[in-house]
Amino acid sequence: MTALQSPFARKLGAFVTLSTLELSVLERLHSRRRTFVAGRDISHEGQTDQAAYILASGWVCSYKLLTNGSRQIVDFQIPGDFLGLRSVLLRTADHNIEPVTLIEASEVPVKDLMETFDATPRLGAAVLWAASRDEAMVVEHLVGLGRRDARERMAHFLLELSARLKLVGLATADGYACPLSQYLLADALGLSAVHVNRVLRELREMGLVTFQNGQVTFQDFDGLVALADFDTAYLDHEGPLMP
Amino acid sequence: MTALQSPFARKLGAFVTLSTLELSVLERLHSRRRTFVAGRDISHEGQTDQAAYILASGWVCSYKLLTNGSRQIVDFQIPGDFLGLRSVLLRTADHNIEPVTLIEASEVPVKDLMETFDATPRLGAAVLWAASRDEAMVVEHLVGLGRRDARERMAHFLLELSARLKLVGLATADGYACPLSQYLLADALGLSAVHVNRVLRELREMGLVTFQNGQVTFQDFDGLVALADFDTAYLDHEGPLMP
DNA sequence: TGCAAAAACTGACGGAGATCAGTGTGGCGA
DNA sequence: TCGCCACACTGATCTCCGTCAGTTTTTGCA
Repeated sequence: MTALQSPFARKLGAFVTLSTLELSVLERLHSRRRTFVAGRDISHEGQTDQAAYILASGWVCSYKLLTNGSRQIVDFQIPGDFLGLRSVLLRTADHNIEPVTLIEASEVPVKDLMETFDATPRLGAAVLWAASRDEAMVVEHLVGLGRRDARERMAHFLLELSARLKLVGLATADGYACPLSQYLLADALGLSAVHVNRVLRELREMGLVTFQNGQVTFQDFDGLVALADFDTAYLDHEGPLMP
Repeated sequence: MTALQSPFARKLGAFVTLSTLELSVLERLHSRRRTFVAGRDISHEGQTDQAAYILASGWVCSYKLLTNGSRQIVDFQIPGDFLGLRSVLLRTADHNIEPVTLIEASEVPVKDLMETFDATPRLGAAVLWAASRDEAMVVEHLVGLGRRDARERMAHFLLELSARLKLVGLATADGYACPLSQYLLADALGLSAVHVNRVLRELREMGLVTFQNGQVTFQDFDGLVALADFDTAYLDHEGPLMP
């Protein structure tokens, strides 16, 4: 049963029990598999007629550019996450989407999405719920940018990723593989790359985490949680409201 | 026809033409009118069994508190806006909601919301679309916190409010009434109240805007737009995707 | 109408983080 | 296997904004 293996089904399955029918509908959504190379944007701000995608493997970032040349990464998507759902609903993309690594994603045409909502309302509710959870993460990110200092921000970010990756089996209690450069971290955390480097060194010297060679390793998980004021409440809500 | 007068109908009506049936359903959603005094929270992080509300008059803010005592306001709601929709979908509130002024709001029980989705799918789509638009505003706020300096942030904020208030007839080209204290502005913009005061003075001395006695008045709208790098694209999307 | 309390406002000072201007290093395409 | 380019890393300096410690003005209410 490959649907059970897909990170998307795995994520939803952690919150709702899916029937065999629902699993097979999920499977069907995965039929238009496509790959994209790292660095070349999948979609641009202002573009219309966007498709949505479900990410099967690899990492992606969503960002906005300012006219002064700086950019702000809004969030990263990891396997099992939806891509560009808001752009579909608004008919126009309000941000850019760039694969950070080589990725595999399943295109989900609007029509299929609507039909899924119709045919299996429970799956529709699950998708809506997953979207709300993603929005809660954006809100938490916003709070961090507004009211946490650089160290707390970094600590919080690494912990959030850990929680998200665990859900799809891509992280252990010890750590995880992370393909993000310090430039990407800087654009996500609202810092300069120089300062990201210093903060990472600090956390390492404090014996909390190391981030080296694309590998995040927790040295003192609880210490990091305390530093970041990390509370998983915004991540582990109950499952979707079922029709 | 009072439904046409309601800010919510007015907002949706700016993007979709509503049938008489739809207007009357909208009217029905407004039946459980309640008032709340300023300062006493309507809902708290972690609370379950939340109701959603449609704001009829007054201003509200949604915020999160950190354990270090600081707070970050995620967004303000003005008449016509939905309140606590995400909290309903997640079953648990992920933020606090506080009326900034005395407000009137219509409680929308989950059941009614679901029935509306069923009976008038076009209205359901409109609500979903409005929610996506709100999320786009949160994203733009996040970008500002990450990559704009204090002046740009303030300018952008005042302009966004102007655009939103115009839509429900609460602002003119010249300005609008704004009940927000400098402390509230500070918590929204990720600044200290002291610095908010300085920035406001600067903008006034630059001849761009004044914010005095609860009144925002534009002196040089285009200059402010240029300073803020303000692009309304994220606010004026096409109307909802209709079933 | 009078006085607390909240909000607006100000100057002096300090610090977190940006910017500048580099050096080191590992991966990969020619 | 050489050289290039992206990325990691570092010290020195500057600046935006926070904090502190007030004063003044406005508001609400007794």
